[in-house]
Amino acid sequence: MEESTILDILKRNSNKITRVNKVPFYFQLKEIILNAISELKMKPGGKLPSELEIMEIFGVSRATVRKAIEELVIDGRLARFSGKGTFISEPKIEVKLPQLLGFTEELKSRGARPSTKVVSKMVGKTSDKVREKLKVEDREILIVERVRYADEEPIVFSVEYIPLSLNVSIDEDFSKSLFSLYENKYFIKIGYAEHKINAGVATKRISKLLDISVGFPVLIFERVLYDAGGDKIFYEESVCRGDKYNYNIVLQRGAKEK
Amino acid sequence: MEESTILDILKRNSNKITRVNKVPFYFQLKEIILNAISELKMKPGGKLPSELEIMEIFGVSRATVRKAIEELVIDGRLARFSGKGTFISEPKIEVKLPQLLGFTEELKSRGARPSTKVVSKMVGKTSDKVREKLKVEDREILIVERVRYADEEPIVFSVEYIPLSLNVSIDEDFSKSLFSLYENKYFIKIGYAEHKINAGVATKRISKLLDISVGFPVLIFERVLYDAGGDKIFYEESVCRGDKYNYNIVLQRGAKEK
DNA sequence: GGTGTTATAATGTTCGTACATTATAAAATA
DNA sequence: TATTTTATAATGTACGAACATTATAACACC
Repeated sequence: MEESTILDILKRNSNKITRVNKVPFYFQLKEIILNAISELKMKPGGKLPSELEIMEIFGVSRATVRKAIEELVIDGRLARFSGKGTFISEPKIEVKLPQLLGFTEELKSRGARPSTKVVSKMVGKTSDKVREKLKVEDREILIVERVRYADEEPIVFSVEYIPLSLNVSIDEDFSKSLFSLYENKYFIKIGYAEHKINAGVATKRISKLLDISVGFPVLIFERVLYDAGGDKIFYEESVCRGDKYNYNIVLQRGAKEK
Repeated sequence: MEESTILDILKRNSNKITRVNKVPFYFQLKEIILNAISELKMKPGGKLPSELEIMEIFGVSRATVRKAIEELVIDGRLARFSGKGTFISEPKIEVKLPQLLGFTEELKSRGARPSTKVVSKMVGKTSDKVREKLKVEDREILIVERVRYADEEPIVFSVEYIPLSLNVSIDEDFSKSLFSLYENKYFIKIGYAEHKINAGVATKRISKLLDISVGFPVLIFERVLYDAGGDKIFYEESVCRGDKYNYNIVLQRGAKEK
């Protein structure tokens, strides 16, 4: 028995566009076309019926058909060619933008059980490096030192430098997620981070905090955090056991700016 | 003297839409609106004249005006609200997708002068690790070892594992860019890479190759390269001097999949 | 001054028409 | 049979009209 064509499937759905749910006609048509493409597993290059054919099948105007198709073109699903027709698009292998996650989120996503111990917290003098990273002139800054554990094992030692102007209280429970604190209590919308990765070896202090030998290889992270508006909101330095933590990223060739 | 409004500027350009260059009316109108917004440095929330006003100024149809505005909406420049009007959009701080660059490209972008010395090249036995990374069953593979220099200084030692099925000749000049070789000679379109970053310390061999002490911290990169169709095309391990090379990435909070 | 109703402003949806442009098929000609 | 011309297919552009929906302004009333 001959396989269905998209024409068959569209005809089968020709009565599905209704005014009942107040969903615009073009939107319903768009969904019908998408479902037909999926049902037939149409491949890139596959050809759609013409605008005229589709308007005849569904009894809608050509403008309505064109709006439905146009949205699928914008979504990257279809491609139109003047004088030729409308085709299924070549799929783009889209790389996901690297996500900015807090330590807690990151470990959970790896299936580990995260926990945090506060080593110290204080209002201290702002070092030149931190001043340069955050581009501030503040003489003092809130400094939080923490060890992060994955399934009870110390793997990261981090230091956060938080500008006093953000009014984050030193009495906060920093064993909890700093990201959550910012977003849920202080309503600071974290936007993005500039993340620098380097290699180092464990110093005496680090070896004690992370339960490794002096000279053991570590990953060193330096992150400047920004809010959604582009203002710097804190700076973070982390030292990660090189054997327990690696960093994964997907890079795209010739990726365009968004 | 009172500052121009966008209405003033649009009126000033009301005769600019012509058939002369065969550029569609909607496209010309789009450009005029964009230029007016730029000239006035209109801020997010700034209001545009209504569709009716714009069609009266330019003597075009409402459909033409709507198409011009719609494209600016799609571009993220404008936002429309039923019953209210059309406004300048809140700007989105877009993070650039991390680029997949070859070593040569990467160093050039950092302002250094890259060069490469081939340490060895051979058809060798495929290790279990490489077999797992590339998901191949090949018993043999092309192995190229190279040292990469920035301004005459060795900073990276890399090993590329190239499947024989790609027919890359062992006689190629691997002191040149492997990316260029793939793309320009073998017409293999590099799509993306999965990149793993870890920390290590220099072994005896590495210390000789990179002119550092044994035990010196290094960044270890493991990259699986894919073509545009999603097939694995080679695997690459690199060791980078931790003092001469760091890795920078921008992470976006709550980034959507593309 | 506050509340409710009506009118207006502005975008959203849908239709129909006509012509322009591009690509391809069919027919005519050499 | 190959080339040129003509016809057809299909999308692109532009217009005008009408009604729907949403938001806000204006007006009437208490």
